[in-house]
Amino acid sequence: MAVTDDAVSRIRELVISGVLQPGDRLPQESVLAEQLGISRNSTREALRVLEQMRVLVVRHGSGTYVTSLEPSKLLEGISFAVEMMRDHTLREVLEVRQLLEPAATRLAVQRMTPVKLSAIREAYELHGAQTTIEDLVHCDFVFHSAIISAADNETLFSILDGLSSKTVRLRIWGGIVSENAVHLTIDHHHQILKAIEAGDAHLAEAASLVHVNNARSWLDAYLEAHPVLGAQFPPSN
Amino acid sequence: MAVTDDAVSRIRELVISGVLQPGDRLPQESVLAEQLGISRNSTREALRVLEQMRVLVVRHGSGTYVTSLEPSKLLEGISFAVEMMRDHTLREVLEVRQLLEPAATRLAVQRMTPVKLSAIREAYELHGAQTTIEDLVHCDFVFHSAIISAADNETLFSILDGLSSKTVRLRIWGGIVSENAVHLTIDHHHQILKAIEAGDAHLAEAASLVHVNNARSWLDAYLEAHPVLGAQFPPSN
DNA sequence: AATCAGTAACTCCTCGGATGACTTGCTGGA
DNA sequence: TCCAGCAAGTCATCCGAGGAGTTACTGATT
Repeated sequence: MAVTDDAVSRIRELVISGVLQPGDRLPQESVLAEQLGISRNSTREALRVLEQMRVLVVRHGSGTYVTSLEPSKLLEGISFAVEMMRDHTLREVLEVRQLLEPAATRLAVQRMTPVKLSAIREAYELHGAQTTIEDLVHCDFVFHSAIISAADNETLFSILDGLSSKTVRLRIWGGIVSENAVHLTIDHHHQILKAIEAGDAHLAEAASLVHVNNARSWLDAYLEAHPVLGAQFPPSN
Repeated sequence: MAVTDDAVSRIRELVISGVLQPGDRLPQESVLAEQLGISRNSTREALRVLEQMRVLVVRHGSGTYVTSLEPSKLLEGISFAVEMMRDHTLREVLEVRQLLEPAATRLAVQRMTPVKLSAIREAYELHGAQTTIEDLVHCDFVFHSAIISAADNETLFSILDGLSSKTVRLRIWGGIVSENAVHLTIDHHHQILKAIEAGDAHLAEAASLVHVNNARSWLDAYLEAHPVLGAQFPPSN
Protein backbone atom coordinates (compact mmCIF):
# COMPACT_ATOMS: atom_id res chain seq x y z
CA MET A 1 0.00 0.00 0.00
CA ALA A 2 3.01 2.21 0.03
CA VAL A 3 2.15 4.00 -3.18
CA THR A 4 -1.54 4.60 -2.61
CA ASP A 5 -1.20 5.37 1.08
CA ASP A 6 1.59 7.75 0.32
CA ALA A 7 -0.59 9.51 -2.22
CA VAL A 8 -3.38 9.79 0.33
CA SER A 9 -1.02 11.34 2.84
CA ARG A 10 0.42 13.78 0.36
CA ILE A 11 -2.94 15.01 -0.88
CA ARG A 12 -4.16 15.18 2.68
CA GLU A 13 -1.17 17.27 3.65
CA LEU A 14 -1.98 19.69 0.86
CA VAL A 15 -5.41 20.18 2.37
CA ILE A 16 -4.19 20.42 5.96
CA SER A 17 -1.47 22.89 5.06
CA GLY A 18 -3.98 25.04 3.25
CA VAL A 19 -2.45 24.71 -0.20
CA LEU A 20 -5.75 23.18 -1.22
CA GLN A 21 -8.71 25.16 0.10
CA PRO A 22 -12.33 24.05 0.35
CA GLY A 23 -13.93 24.24 -3.08
CA ASP A 24 -10.61 24.06 -4.89
CA ARG A 25 -10.39 21.78 -7.85
CA LEU A 26 -7.66 19.18 -8.17
CA PRO A 27 -5.82 18.46 -11.42
CA GLN A 28 -7.37 15.80 -13.58
CA GLU A 29 -6.56 12.24 -12.62
CA SER A 30 -3.91 11.67 -15.26
CA VAL A 31 -2.11 14.90 -14.45
CA LEU A 32 -2.32 14.26 -10.73
CA ALA A 33 -0.96 10.78 -11.30
CA GLU A 34 2.01 12.20 -13.14
CA GLN A 35 2.63 14.79 -10.42
CA LEU A 36 2.55 12.08 -7.78
CA GLY A 37 4.74 9.85 -9.91
CA ILE A 38 2.28 6.97 -9.80
CA SER A 39 -0.19 5.38 -12.14
CA ARG A 40 -3.65 6.72 -12.69
CA ASN A 41 -5.08 3.60 -11.12
CA SER A 42 -3.28 4.11 -7.85
CA THR A 43 -4.24 7.76 -7.94
CA ARG A 44 -7.87 6.82 -8.29
CA GLU A 45 -7.63 4.54 -5.26
CA ALA A 46 -6.20 7.42 -3.24
CA LEU A 47 -8.93 9.77 -4.43
CA ARG A 48 -11.55 7.20 -3.52
CA VAL A 49 -10.21 6.94 0.00
CA LEU A 50 -10.21 10.70 0.43
CA GLU A 51 -13.69 10.86 -1.01
CA GLN A 52 -14.80 8.30 1.54
CA MET A 53 -13.28 10.47 4.26
CA ARG A 54 -15.37 13.33 2.89
CA VAL A 55 -12.26 15.36 2.19
CA LEU A 56 -12.77 15.29 -1.56
CA VAL A 57 -15.80 15.00 -3.77
CA VAL A 58 -15.49 13.58 -7.27
CA ARG A 59 -17.98 14.70 -9.88
CA HIS A 60 -18.31 12.55 -12.94
CA GLY A 61 -17.39 14.51 -16.02
CA SER A 62 -16.51 17.62 -14.06
CA GLY A 63 -13.55 17.07 -11.78
CA THR A 64 -12.40 16.45 -8.23
CA TYR A 65 -12.92 19.13 -5.58
CA VAL A 66 -12.08 19.75 -1.94
CA THR A 67 -15.23 19.59 0.19
CA SER A 68 -16.34 22.22 2.67
CA LEU A 69 -14.47 20.25 5.35
CA GLU A 70 -17.33 20.86 7.75
CA PRO A 71 -17.29 18.67 10.85
CA SER A 72 -20.67 17.22 9.99
CA LYS A 73 -19.13 15.76 6.86
CA LEU A 74 -15.79 14.80 8.32
CA LEU A 75 -17.35 13.04 11.31
CA GLU A 76 -19.84 11.12 9.22
CA GLY A 77 -17.59 8.10 9.61
CA ILE A 78 -18.61 7.71 13.25
CA SER A 79 -22.00 6.39 12.30
CA PHE A 80 -20.35 3.95 9.90
CA ALA A 81 -18.19 2.73 12.75
CA VAL A 82 -21.09 2.45 15.16
CA GLU A 83 -23.07 0.52 12.59
CA MET A 84 -20.45 -2.20 12.70
CA MET A 85 -20.46 -2.57 16.45
CA ARG A 86 -22.34 -5.21 18.37
CA ASP A 87 -23.26 -6.53 21.80
CA HIS A 88 -20.92 -5.29 24.51
CA THR A 89 -19.46 -2.59 22.29
CA LEU A 90 -22.92 -1.12 21.80
CA ARG A 91 -23.18 -0.87 25.56
CA GLU A 92 -20.04 1.18 25.47
CA VAL A 93 -21.53 3.44 22.85
CA LEU A 94 -24.63 3.98 24.90
CA GLU A 95 -22.52 4.68 27.95
CA VAL A 96 -20.64 7.37 26.08
CA ARG A 97 -23.94 8.82 25.03
CA GLN A 98 -25.05 8.79 28.62
CA LEU A 99 -21.97 10.76 29.56
CA LEU A 100 -22.20 13.24 26.73
CA GLU A 101 -25.85 13.87 25.99
CA PRO A 102 -26.87 15.19 29.42
CA ALA A 103 -23.96 17.60 29.36
CA ALA A 104 -24.88 18.64 25.85
CA THR A 105 -28.47 19.20 26.94
CA ARG A 106 -27.28 21.43 29.73
CA LEU A 107 -25.24 23.45 27.29
CA ALA A 108 -28.23 23.66 24.98
CA VAL A 109 -30.38 25.18 27.70
CA GLN A 110 -27.70 27.75 28.42
CA ARG A 111 -27.62 28.76 24.78
CA MET A 112 -31.28 28.44 24.01
CA THR A 113 -32.87 30.87 21.57
CA PRO A 114 -36.57 31.43 20.88
CA VAL A 115 -36.24 29.88 17.45
CA LYS A 116 -34.51 26.75 18.73
CA LEU A 117 -37.02 26.47 21.55
CA SER A 118 -39.99 26.50 19.24
CA ALA A 119 -38.27 23.89 17.08
CA ILE A 120 -37.99 21.67 20.15
CA ARG A 121 -41.63 22.29 21.00
CA GLU A 122 -42.63 21.37 17.47
CA ALA A 123 -40.62 18.19 17.67
CA TYR A 124 -42.35 17.34 20.92
CA GLU A 125 -45.79 18.00 19.44
CA LEU A 126 -45.13 15.29 16.86
CA HIS A 127 -45.44 12.70 19.60
CA GLY A 128 -49.21 12.95 19.60
CA ALA A 129 -49.50 11.98 15.95
CA GLN A 130 -47.27 8.94 16.02
CA THR A 131 -48.90 5.54 15.93
CA THR A 132 -46.29 2.89 15.20
CA ILE A 133 -43.07 2.12 17.00
CA GLU A 134 -41.13 3.37 14.00
CA ASP A 135 -42.91 6.69 14.31
CA LEU A 136 -41.95 6.92 17.93
CA VAL A 137 -38.34 6.22 17.09
CA HIS A 138 -38.46 8.96 14.51
CA CYS A 139 -40.02 11.42 16.96
CA ASP A 140 -37.42 10.52 19.51
CA PHE A 141 -34.65 11.18 17.04
CA VAL A 142 -36.10 14.51 15.93
CA PHE A 143 -36.67 15.61 19.51
CA HIS A 144 -33.14 14.88 20.61
CA SER A 145 -31.68 16.41 17.48
CA ALA A 146 -33.62 19.61 18.06
CA ILE A 147 -32.24 19.86 21.58
CA ILE A 148 -28.62 19.13 20.75
CA SER A 149 -28.84 21.50 17.84
CA ALA A 150 -29.48 24.29 20.32
CA ALA A 151 -26.06 23.75 21.84
CA ASP A 152 -24.80 25.45 18.70
CA ASN A 153 -21.83 23.16 18.28
CA GLU A 154 -21.77 21.33 14.98
CA THR A 155 -19.01 18.98 16.09
CA LEU A 156 -20.93 18.00 19.20
CA PHE A 157 -24.04 17.48 17.15
CA SER A 158 -22.28 15.27 14.64
CA ILE A 159 -20.71 13.08 17.29
CA LEU A 160 -23.95 12.53 19.17
CA ASP A 161 -25.72 11.98 15.89
CA GLY A 162 -23.21 9.34 14.96
CA LEU A 163 -23.52 7.64 18.31
CA SER A 164 -27.29 7.60 18.09
CA SER A 165 -27.63 6.40 14.53
CA LYS A 166 -27.63 2.80 15.56
CA THR A 167 -29.10 3.38 18.94
CA VAL A 168 -32.18 4.53 17.15
CA ARG A 169 -33.00 1.01 16.14
CA LEU A 170 -32.22 -0.15 19.59
CA ARG A 171 -35.16 1.82 20.88
CA ILE A 172 -37.41 -0.19 18.63
CA TRP A 173 -36.75 -3.32 20.64
CA GLY A 174 -37.16 -1.31 23.78
CA GLY A 175 -40.66 -0.62 22.55
CA ILE A 176 -41.18 -4.25 21.81
CA VAL A 177 -39.80 -5.47 25.09
CA SER A 178 -41.71 -3.07 27.24
CA GLU A 179 -45.38 -2.48 26.49
CA ASN A 180 -45.52 0.94 28.06
CA ALA A 181 -42.19 2.09 26.64
CA VAL A 182 -44.06 4.53 24.45
CA HIS A 183 -45.67 6.27 27.37
CA LEU A 184 -42.46 6.20 29.33
CA THR A 185 -40.54 7.81 26.52
CA ILE A 186 -43.13 10.49 25.99
CA ASP A 187 -43.15 11.25 29.69
CA HIS A 188 -39.38 11.51 29.73
CA HIS A 189 -39.47 13.87 26.82
CA HIS A 190 -42.09 15.89 28.60
CA GLN A 191 -39.87 16.16 31.65
CA ILE A 192 -36.98 17.31 29.51
CA LEU A 193 -39.12 19.82 27.63
CA LYS A 194 -40.46 21.31 30.84
CA ALA A 195 -36.98 21.77 32.22
CA ILE A 196 -35.82 23.40 29.01
CA GLU A 197 -38.77 25.74 28.89
CA ALA A 198 -38.10 26.69 32.48
CA GLY A 199 -34.52 27.44 31.53
CA ASP A 200 -33.37 25.04 34.21
CA ALA A 201 -30.13 23.64 32.80
CA HIS A 202 -29.44 21.50 35.82
CA LEU A 203 -32.86 19.87 35.75
CA ALA A 204 -32.72 19.35 32.00
CA GLU A 205 -29.39 17.63 32.38
CA ALA A 206 -30.82 15.34 35.01
CA ALA A 207 -33.90 14.53 32.97
CA SER A 208 -31.71 13.75 29.97
CA LEU A 209 -29.56 11.47 32.06
CA VAL A 210 -32.57 9.56 33.33
CA HIS A 211 -33.86 9.17 29.81
CA VAL A 212 -30.65 7.89 28.27
CA ASN A 213 -30.04 5.64 31.23
CA ASN A 214 -33.42 4.12 30.60
CA ALA A 215 -32.42 3.20 27.07
CA ARG A 216 -29.29 1.67 28.48
CA SER A 217 -31.34 -0.47 30.83
CA TRP A 218 -33.39 -1.70 27.89
CA LEU A 219 -30.28 -2.65 26.03
CA ASP A 220 -28.84 -4.44 29.03
CA ALA A 221 -32.08 -6.33 29.52
CA TYR A 222 -32.15 -7.24 25.87
CA LEU A 223 -28.59 -8.48 25.83
CA GLU A 224 -29.23 -10.42 29.01
CA ALA A 225 -32.22 -12.11 27.44
CA HIS A 226 -30.64 -12.68 24.04
CA PRO A 227 -26.98 -13.39 24.62
CA VAL A 228 -26.60 -15.12 21.29
CA LEU A 229 -28.76 -12.89 19.15
CA GLY A 230 -27.04 -10.01 20.80
CA ALA A 231 -23.97 -10.91 18.87
CA GLN A 232 -25.82 -10.11 15.68
CA PHE A 233 -27.08 -6.62 16.13
CA PRO A 234 -29.67 -5.80 14.99
CA PRO A 235 -31.96 -8.79 14.63
CA SER A 236 -32.74 -9.10 10.97
CA ASN A 237 -36.31 -10.22 11.54
CA MET B 1 -19.38 5.85 -8.11
CA ALA B 2 -22.32 3.54 -8.46
CA VAL B 3 -20.23 0.46 -9.05
CA THR B 4 -17.55 0.96 -6.41
CA ASP B 5 -19.90 2.39 -3.80
CA ASP B 6 -22.27 -0.45 -4.39
CA ALA B 7 -19.46 -2.92 -3.86
CA VAL B 8 -18.50 -1.18 -0.62
CA SER B 9 -22.06 -1.41 0.63
CA ARG B 10 -22.43 -5.03 -0.29
CA ILE B 11 -19.21 -6.12 1.37
CA ARG B 12 -20.06 -3.99 4.37
CA GLU B 13 -23.45 -5.65 4.63
CA LEU B 14 -21.76 -9.03 4.65
CA VAL B 15 -19.77 -7.94 7.67
CA ILE B 16 -22.68 -6.30 9.49
CA SER B 17 -24.94 -9.28 8.91
CA GLY B 18 -22.29 -11.57 10.30
CA VAL B 19 -21.72 -13.57 7.13
CA LEU B 20 -18.16 -12.33 7.31
CA GLN B 21 -16.71 -12.62 10.79
CA PRO B 22 -13.61 -10.93 12.20
CA GLY B 23 -10.55 -12.76 10.95
CA ASP B 24 -12.36 -14.24 7.98
CA ARG B 25 -10.60 -14.15 4.68
CA LEU B 26 -12.25 -12.77 1.56
CA PRO B 27 -11.96 -14.38 -1.87
CA GLN B 28 -9.04 -13.21 -3.93
CA GLU B 29 -9.56 -9.97 -5.78
CA SER B 30 -10.26 -11.49 -9.17
CA VAL B 31 -12.81 -13.94 -7.76
CA LEU B 32 -14.45 -11.28 -5.65
CA ALA B 33 -14.65 -9.06 -8.70
CA GLU B 34 -16.42 -11.78 -10.61
CA GLN B 35 -18.84 -12.40 -7.74
CA LEU B 36 -19.66 -8.71 -7.58
CA GLY B 37 -19.95 -8.53 -11.35
CA ILE B 38 -17.41 -5.74 -11.64
CA SER B 39 -13.82 -5.40 -12.76
CA ARG B 40 -10.91 -6.14 -10.51
CA ASN B 41 -9.94 -2.48 -10.60
CA SER B 42 -13.24 -1.34 -9.18
CA THR B 43 -13.09 -4.11 -6.62
CA ARG B 44 -9.71 -2.90 -5.46
CA GLU B 45 -11.06 0.61 -4.98
CA ALA B 46 -13.83 -0.80 -2.81
CA LEU B 47 -11.38 -2.87 -0.80
CA ARG B 48 -9.20 0.18 -0.32
CA VAL B 49 -12.10 2.16 1.07
CA LEU B 50 -13.01 -0.61 3.49
CA GLU B 51 -9.39 -0.92 4.47
CA GLN B 52 -9.30 2.78 5.20
CA MET B 53 -12.39 2.32 7.39
CA ARG B 54 -10.45 -0.37 9.23
CA VAL B 55 -13.06 -2.96 8.34
CA LEU B 56 -10.68 -4.95 6.18
CA VAL B 57 -6.95 -5.43 6.19
CA VAL B 58 -5.16 -6.32 2.96
CA ARG B 59 -1.91 -8.26 3.22
CA HIS B 60 0.34 -8.21 0.22
CA GLY B 61 0.79 -11.70 -1.11
CA SER B 62 -1.48 -13.25 1.47
CA GLY B 63 -5.05 -12.07 1.11
CA THR B 64 -7.75 -9.76 2.41
CA TYR B 65 -9.16 -10.29 5.90
CA VAL B 66 -11.85 -8.86 8.14
CA THR B 67 -10.30 -6.93 11.03
CA SER B 68 -11.12 -7.44 14.69
CA LEU B 69 -13.72 -4.67 14.32
CA GLU B 70 -12.67 -3.26 17.66
CA PRO B 71 -13.91 0.26 18.37
CA SER B 72 -10.36 1.51 18.73
CA LYS B 73 -9.78 0.60 15.09
CA LEU B 74 -13.17 1.63 13.75
CA LEU B 75 -13.08 5.02 15.45
CA GLU B 76 -9.57 5.80 14.30
CA GLY B 77 -11.10 8.03 11.67
CA ILE B 78 -12.06 10.60 14.29
CA SER B 79 -8.50 11.73 14.67
CA PHE B 80 -8.19 12.02 10.90
CA ALA B 81 -11.25 14.23 10.89
CA VAL B 82 -10.02 16.35 13.77
CA GLU B 83 -6.68 16.76 12.03
CA MET B 84 -8.44 18.54 9.20
CA MET B 85 -10.29 20.99 11.38
CA ARG B 86 -9.21 24.52 12.05
CA ASP B 87 -9.95 27.72 13.96
CA HIS B 88 -13.52 27.86 15.22
CA THR B 89 -14.12 24.18 14.58
CA LEU B 90 -11.24 23.34 16.89
CA ARG B 91 -12.99 25.35 19.56
CA GLU B 92 -15.95 23.10 19.06
CA VAL B 93 -13.75 20.05 19.46
CA LEU B 94 -12.30 21.36 22.67
CA GLU B 95 -15.77 22.17 23.93
CA VAL B 96 -16.86 18.59 23.33
CA ARG B 97 -13.82 17.42 25.17
CA GLN B 98 -14.72 19.72 28.01
CA LEU B 99 -18.15 18.14 28.18
CA LEU B 100 -16.95 14.56 27.92
CA GLU B 101 -13.62 14.30 29.67
CA PRO B 102 -14.73 15.39 33.14
CA ALA B 103 -17.59 12.92 33.01
CA ALA B 104 -15.21 10.23 31.82
CA THR B 105 -12.85 11.06 34.67
CA ARG B 106 -15.68 10.67 37.14
CA LEU B 107 -16.50 7.28 35.69
CA ALA B 108 -12.84 6.33 35.88
CA VAL B 109 -12.71 7.05 39.58
CA GLN B 110 -15.79 4.95 40.16
CA ARG B 111 -14.19 2.02 38.35
CA MET B 112 -10.65 2.48 39.56
CA THR B 113 -8.50 -0.56 40.21
CA PRO B 114 -5.15 -0.74 41.98
CA VAL B 115 -3.37 -1.52 38.74
CA LYS B 116 -4.92 1.39 36.88
CA LEU B 117 -4.21 3.68 39.78
CA SER B 118 -0.54 2.87 39.84
CA ALA B 119 -0.39 3.42 36.09
CA ILE B 120 -1.82 6.90 36.63
CA ARG B 121 0.69 7.55 39.39
CA GLU B 122 3.50 6.42 37.13
CA ALA B 123 2.29 8.72 34.40
CA TYR B 124 2.23 11.57 36.86
CA GLU B 125 5.75 10.82 38.04
CA LEU B 126 7.01 11.39 34.51
CA HIS B 127 6.33 15.09 34.93
CA GLY B 128 9.45 15.55 37.00
CA ALA B 129 11.74 14.30 34.26
CA GLN B 130 10.36 16.37 31.40
CA THR B 131 12.39 19.33 30.25
CA THR B 132 11.05 20.54 26.92
CA ILE B 133 7.56 21.61 25.97
CA GLU B 134 7.26 18.53 23.80
CA ASP B 135 8.01 16.38 26.82
CA LEU B 136 5.29 18.11 28.76
CA VAL B 137 2.83 17.53 25.97
CA HIS B 138 3.76 13.89 25.97
CA CYS B 139 3.38 13.61 29.74
CA ASP B 140 0.04 15.34 29.51
CA PHE B 141 -1.12 12.88 26.90
CA VAL B 142 0.05 9.85 28.86
CA PHE B 143 -1.51 11.13 32.07
CA HIS B 144 -4.90 11.72 30.53
CA SER B 145 -4.79 8.43 28.67
CA ALA B 146 -4.06 6.56 31.88
CA ILE B 147 -7.05 8.12 33.56
CA ILE B 148 -9.54 7.60 30.77
CA SER B 149 -8.29 4.06 30.37
CA ALA B 150 -9.51 3.37 33.90
CA ALA B 151 -13.08 4.06 32.80
CA ASP B 152 -12.83 0.69 31.12
CA ASN B 153 -14.71 1.73 28.01
CA GLU B 154 -12.75 1.30 24.83
CA THR B 155 -15.20 3.32 22.77
CA LEU B 156 -15.02 6.21 25.18
CA PHE B 157 -11.26 6.02 25.17
CA SER B 158 -11.05 6.03 21.39
CA ILE B 159 -13.34 9.01 21.03
CA LEU B 160 -11.48 11.11 23.57
CA ASP B 161 -8.21 10.00 22.08
CA GLY B 162 -9.36 11.12 18.66
CA LEU B 163 -10.52 14.45 19.99
CA SER B 164 -7.23 15.03 21.77
CA SER B 165 -4.90 13.98 19.00
CA LYS B 166 -4.74 17.43 17.56
CA THR B 167 -5.40 19.21 20.77
CA VAL B 168 -2.12 17.82 21.96
CA ARG B 169 -0.22 20.16 19.73
CA LEU B 170 -2.44 22.96 20.80
CA ARG B 171 -0.99 22.71 24.27
CA ILE B 172 2.40 23.43 22.82
CA TRP B 173 1.34 26.94 21.96
CA GLY B 174 -0.27 27.21 25.34
CA GLY B 175 3.17 26.60 26.71
CA ILE B 176 4.59 29.19 24.40
CA VAL B 177 1.95 31.76 25.11
CA SER B 178 2.08 31.40 28.84
CA GLU B 179 5.45 31.19 30.56
CA ASN B 180 4.17 29.37 33.58
CA ALA B 181 1.91 27.04 31.64
CA VAL B 182 4.16 24.17 32.61
CA HIS B 183 3.70 24.73 36.30
CA LEU B 184 0.00 25.34 35.86
CA THR B 185 -0.45 22.09 34.01
CA ILE B 186 1.53 20.10 36.55
CA ASP B 187 -0.50 21.63 39.35
CA HIS B 188 -3.73 20.77 37.59
CA HIS B 189 -2.59 17.22 37.15
CA HIS B 190 -1.65 17.10 40.79
CA GLN B 191 -5.13 18.23 41.76
CA ILE B 192 -6.68 15.57 39.58
CA LEU B 193 -4.38 12.88 40.91
CA LYS B 194 -5.14 13.78 44.52
CA ALA B 195 -8.87 13.58 43.89
CA ILE B 196 -8.50 10.22 42.16
CA GLU B 197 -6.37 8.81 44.96
CA ALA B 198 -8.93 9.99 47.46
CA GLY B 199 -11.59 8.21 45.44
CA ASP B 200 -13.50 11.46 45.20
CA ALA B 201 -15.26 11.18 41.84
CA HIS B 202 -17.00 14.51 42.17
CA LEU B 203 -13.80 16.37 42.93
CA ALA B 204 -11.90 14.60 40.18
CA GLU B 205 -14.58 15.60 37.72
CA ALA B 206 -14.32 19.20 38.81
CA ALA B 207 -10.54 19.22 38.60
CA SER B 208 -10.70 17.73 35.14
CA LEU B 209 -13.18 20.37 34.04
CA VAL B 210 -10.96 23.16 35.31
CA HIS B 211 -7.99 21.68 33.50
CA VAL B 212 -9.66 21.25 30.14
CA ASN B 213 -11.29 24.63 30.41
CA ASN B 214 -7.85 26.08 30.88
CA ALA B 215 -6.72 24.62 27.58
CA ARG B 216 -9.81 26.10 26.00
CA SER B 217 -8.87 29.52 27.31
CA TRP B 218 -5.46 29.17 25.77
CA LEU B 219 -6.93 28.29 22.44
CA ASP B 220 -9.35 31.20 22.60
CA ALA B 221 -6.54 33.56 23.47
CA TYR B 222 -4.44 32.20 20.68
CA LEU B 223 -7.19 32.53 18.11
CA GLU B 224 -7.91 36.02 19.32
CA ALA B 225 -4.30 37.01 18.90
CA HIS B 226 -3.77 35.20 15.59
CA PRO B 227 -7.03 35.44 13.68
CA VAL B 228 -5.29 34.84 10.39
CA LEU B 229 -2.83 32.20 11.44
CA GLY B 230 -5.67 30.59 13.26
CA ALA B 231 -7.07 29.62 9.91
CA GLN B 232 -4.01 27.49 9.33
CA PHE B 233 -3.86 25.17 12.29
CA PRO B 234 -1.26 24.33 13.34
CA PRO B 235 1.48 26.81 12.49
CA SER B 236 4.00 24.93 10.41
CA ASN B 237 7.00 26.64 11.99
C1' DA C 1 -30.21 41.25 -29.56
C1' DA C 2 -31.74 37.31 -26.95
C1' DT C 3 -32.56 32.51 -26.78
C1' DC C 4 -31.72 27.86 -27.40
C1' DA C 5 -30.32 23.47 -29.61
C1' DG C 6 -26.28 21.16 -31.03
C1' DT C 7 -21.64 20.06 -30.77
C1' DA C 8 -16.92 19.56 -29.30
C1' DA C 9 -13.67 19.40 -25.62
C1' DC C 10 -12.81 17.91 -21.17
C1' DT C 11 -13.03 14.74 -17.26
C1' DC C 12 -14.28 10.89 -14.75
C1' DC C 13 -15.94 5.67 -15.06
C1' DT C 14 -15.07 1.05 -16.05
C1' DC C 15 -12.87 -2.48 -18.04
C1' DG C 16 -9.22 -6.03 -19.47
C1' DG C 17 -4.65 -7.55 -19.55
C1' DA C 18 0.22 -7.86 -18.11
C1' DT C 19 4.26 -7.71 -15.09
C1' DG C 20 6.42 -7.34 -10.56
C1' DA C 21 6.60 -8.22 -5.49
C1' DC C 22 5.43 -10.64 -1.45
C1' DT C 23 3.73 -14.68 1.30
C1' DT C 24 3.06 -19.27 2.13
C1' DG C 25 3.56 -24.05 2.02
C1' DC C 26 5.75 -27.81 -0.04
C1' DT C 27 9.87 -30.35 -1.29
C1' DG C 28 14.20 -32.36 -1.02
C1' DG C 29 18.68 -32.58 0.81
C1' DA C 30 21.89 -32.23 4.83
C1' DT D 1 14.93 -33.06 12.48
C1' DC D 2 16.08 -28.94 10.35
C1' DC D 3 16.58 -25.79 6.76
C1' DA D 4 17.39 -23.85 2.14
C1' DG D 5 15.13 -23.49 -2.10
C1' DC D 6 11.35 -23.78 -5.12
C1' DA D 7 6.62 -23.15 -6.75
C1' DA D 8 1.99 -21.70 -6.35
C1' DG D 9 -1.03 -18.25 -4.77
C1' DT D 10 -2.16 -13.41 -4.01
C1' DC D 11 -1.76 -8.58 -3.91
C1' DA D 12 0.67 -4.18 -6.12
C1' DT D 13 1.23 -1.45 -9.91
C1' DC D 14 1.09 -0.18 -14.37
C1' DC D 15 -0.76 0.76 -19.26
C1' DG D 16 -4.17 1.58 -22.73
C1' DA D 17 -8.83 1.91 -24.46
C1' DG D 18 -13.72 2.87 -24.90
C1' DG D 19 -17.97 4.60 -22.46
C1' DA D 20 -20.55 8.23 -19.98
C1' DG D 21 -21.38 12.65 -17.98
C1' DT D 22 -20.39 17.76 -17.77
C1' DT D 23 -19.30 22.13 -19.52
C1' DA D 24 -18.77 25.79 -22.60
C1' DC D 25 -18.77 27.41 -27.00
C1' DT D 26 -21.01 27.99 -31.54
C1' DG D 27 -24.36 29.24 -34.65
C1' DA D 28 -28.93 29.41 -36.16
C1' DT D 29 -33.51 30.92 -35.02
C1' DT D 30 -36.82 34.10 -33.23
